[in-house]
Amino acid sequence: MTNKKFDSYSYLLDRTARRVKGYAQQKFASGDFDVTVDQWLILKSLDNDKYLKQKELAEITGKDNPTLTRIIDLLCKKGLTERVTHKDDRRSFTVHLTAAGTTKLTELSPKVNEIRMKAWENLSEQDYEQLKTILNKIYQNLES
Amino acid sequence: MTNKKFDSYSYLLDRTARRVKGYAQQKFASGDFDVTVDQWLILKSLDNDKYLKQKELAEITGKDNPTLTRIIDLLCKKGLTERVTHKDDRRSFTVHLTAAGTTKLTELSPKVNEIRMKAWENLSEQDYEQLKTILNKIYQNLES
DNA sequence: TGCTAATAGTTAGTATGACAAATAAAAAAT
DNA sequence: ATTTTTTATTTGTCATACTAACTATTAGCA
Repeated sequence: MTNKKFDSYSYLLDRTARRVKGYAQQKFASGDFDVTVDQWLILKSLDNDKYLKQKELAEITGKDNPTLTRIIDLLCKKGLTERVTHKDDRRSFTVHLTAAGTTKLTELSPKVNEIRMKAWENLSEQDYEQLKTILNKIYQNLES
Repeated sequence: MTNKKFDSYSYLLDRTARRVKGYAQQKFASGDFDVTVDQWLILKSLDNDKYLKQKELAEITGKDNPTLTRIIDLLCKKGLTERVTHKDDRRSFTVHLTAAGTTKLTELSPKVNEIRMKAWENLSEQDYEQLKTILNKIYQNLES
């Protein structure tokens, strides 16, 4: 297995990930969803797991702390989330959905699922499993 | 094939692409490569195809024009590329490698290949072909 | 206890990415 | 030939990454 062959996977990955995000973002914008794709990811995580610390939220979503800080800033400014000082650790905040955040989530969920499905036309469940497996292996191979 | 099943592919794609890029970027930095991963992509494209117009370079690399302009700005500031006014079209520049750019390319190529291979440990050539096929199908499904 | 190290979060700087608008030049249309 | 449209590039803005530095707080340990 030569080096040459693997020249382009990083390029393919990058451009596909960008297109997937970009496609969703366009739909988000044209549908006046009023959140970005990354903000949506945070909202969904907070729905699964109420009252996460920012640190935990960062791990779950694969964002780093500075990025997360800014996304939370934006979500709070939009009134969709709130920061509450952690009772045991004054360094921490727990973040949770406001009523408006919950409403937004309920409203958008089906629309987002529909948007996400578009990418899988003409692809099988097996393709999905293979993609998942390969991506996870790559991810683990580069574990620091 | 339910919606639920496909919940996470966008997240997986995004985080894997980021890790691949981030891993390479770290190696680039610790090896004092003095270019970013995206800048490297441009250099490599210019090596394959001398004297590309920015527009063409953008298409080949999958960047949009503003992004490309800024990357070229940085590469020119580093002395690795040059802009030359296009002889037939004064709106355009052709971009090409300087001597320093060519040297950089020769120096770094084997190191970059080595870095890129790390992701493929425990993965087969078949995995690579599958990944390529699936990513390309997704890309086409979202074609605007 | 008191010093030191680790941790949570923020801020700042640089690079990238998407999109819109501006500018200048070329091509098309009348 | 002049006007209109298109095209190539640049600039501006906002959001996202990653790094490093900084603050406040907590934890670990002599």
